[in-house]
Amino acid sequence: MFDLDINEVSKKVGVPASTLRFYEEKGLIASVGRRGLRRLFDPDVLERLALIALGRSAGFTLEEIGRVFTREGLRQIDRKMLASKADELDGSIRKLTAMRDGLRHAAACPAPGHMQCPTFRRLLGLAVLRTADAKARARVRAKAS
Amino acid sequence: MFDLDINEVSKKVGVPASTLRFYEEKGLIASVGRRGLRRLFDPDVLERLALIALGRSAGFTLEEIGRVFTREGLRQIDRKMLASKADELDGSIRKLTAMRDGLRHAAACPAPGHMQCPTFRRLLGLAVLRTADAKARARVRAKAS
DNA sequence: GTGCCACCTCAAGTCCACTTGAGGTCAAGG
DNA sequence: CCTTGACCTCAAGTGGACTTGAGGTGGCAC
Repeated sequence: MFDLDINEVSKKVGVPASTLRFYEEKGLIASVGRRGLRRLFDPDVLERLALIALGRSAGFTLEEIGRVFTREGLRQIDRKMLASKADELDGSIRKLTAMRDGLRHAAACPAPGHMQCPTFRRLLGLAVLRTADAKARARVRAKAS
Repeated sequence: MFDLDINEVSKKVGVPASTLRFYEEKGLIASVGRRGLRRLFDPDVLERLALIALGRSAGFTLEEIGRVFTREGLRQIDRKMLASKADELDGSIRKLTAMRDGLRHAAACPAPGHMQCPTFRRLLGLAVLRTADAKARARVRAKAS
């Protein structure tokens, strides 16, 4: 009787119940039974949800997560895919780092127009560069709660 | 007569004309006139589009970009906002770095179940951590062309 | 036993950043 | 002059990840 109902899971992981139902529907998690109507989950689901959060935060779609992540961790089927995802992340990290530095600089720089600032223009160059290659497009969505 | 028509801009920055029209509609860029029906842009728009690309790649919504980025660079009105965006980016960078390391490890690690691997569990810990704080939620979308 | 309320299902709606499609227009080339 | 083709407008559609709403049900407290 150590199973958790949907509300307990929801509270523990900070994910709305509607999302848990949605994930179940998508086959990303599975409930082990019901108490009345109420879904019951094995505590393992917490770890699995952490894995899902991790995958999401790294830019995997739910569909990819379903394909690549198993309850034992990462499926080994496609090492090349894992490696190339890692390479993509390297690109994202570089851009984010540049952007972060640019923002910090902009917050401190007293110059009236950043377009005249060499630091800022270097930053811009980076963006143009990767717009040009257009290979691995990456978007980051970051929002404050 | 050094203005560029929409097609020239589109080719130079690798952004579809439809997107340029969309950006104009949103007030992110402005055309300086027409040749017939055809929009004409000041070459400055290239720099501006680079700035937009940069902002997007750092997780700003178009709406935020409109508010924060001017044609002279970054609006100075809200340094706190810039700094806090930078902090958010720090968080994203940390997670992405963890994920990248995790993926690289997974691609190489011969263990059958990653849940038993300390390296992988450490990675997971990171994800759980930020699920727990739930303050600065960040999503990264990365797709190969 | 009976009422409440949190859960259930299923369909539809929302948000963001675009893209697509239908129907129209105009500068340039033949 | 007339065709052509690239651009135009405006409305609607797309995809991903959920959320919301209407209407239903069952365990638990009283």
